[in-house]
Amino acid sequence: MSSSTPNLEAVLQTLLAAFGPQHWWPAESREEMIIGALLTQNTAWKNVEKGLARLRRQGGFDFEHLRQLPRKKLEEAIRPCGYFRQKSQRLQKLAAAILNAGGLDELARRPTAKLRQWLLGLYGIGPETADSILLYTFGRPVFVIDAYTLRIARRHDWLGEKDGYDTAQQLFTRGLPSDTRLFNEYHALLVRIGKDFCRPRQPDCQTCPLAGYLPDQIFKATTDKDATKNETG
DNA sequence: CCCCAGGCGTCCA
DNA sequence: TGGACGCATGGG
Repeated sequence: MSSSTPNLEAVLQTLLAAFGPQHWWPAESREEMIIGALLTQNTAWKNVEKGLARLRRQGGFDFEHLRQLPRKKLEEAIRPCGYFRQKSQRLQKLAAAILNAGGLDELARRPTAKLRQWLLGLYGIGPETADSILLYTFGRPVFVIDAYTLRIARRHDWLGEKDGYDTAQQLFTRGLPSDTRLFNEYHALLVRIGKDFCRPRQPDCQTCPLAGYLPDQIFKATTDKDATKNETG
């Protein structure tokens, strides 16, 4: 509820000093990036890579190929990604929708807000997947919010516990210059923090590069002896 | 054995 | 309208 405004520029400099640029380009083609954005829903990227490799062997990422590929073949290819029945259906609907809209080049002519609304209207595309596609495939300056970002922001009291996707996105969008490369880098760096330090169960605030941005009382809570159940401090 | 991973749609009070 | 719940494989 009581959230404090962070200096997000300073946070970025700290992250860059700690980790360096992540150079996070998730795939080699626009098609592969879009498919990856969908496959990674609630799924480790490691498993997504397996699925993408198998899909490449099944004939590649061309949307026309994807649309006409028998459902069972697609399911088999993306099985390692989990939720493969849902995701195969979502992928084929997405491929069909993109083809029907005239392809990626045609879609790229739309302004960001319109494109986002169009993506959100597709089955199985929520805010994170839509924004990932906007950022990585279409190069739009859209800040992607994910589970890591929400967890980090809530624990640092930049957001309240009940704040969700839109509030988090406003926080980062208002606190930073609107720049595609910057948003890409920032997102990657936050993922790094979320994986290595700001873990769900036992956050490692002592050695976390962002420790200096943690409110005192929360830092104390996370360094407590009996710190097995520190969700937020 | 457990928990977790770069969500989303559905259902029900 | 919002809080559970199902979806599913792979790794620590």
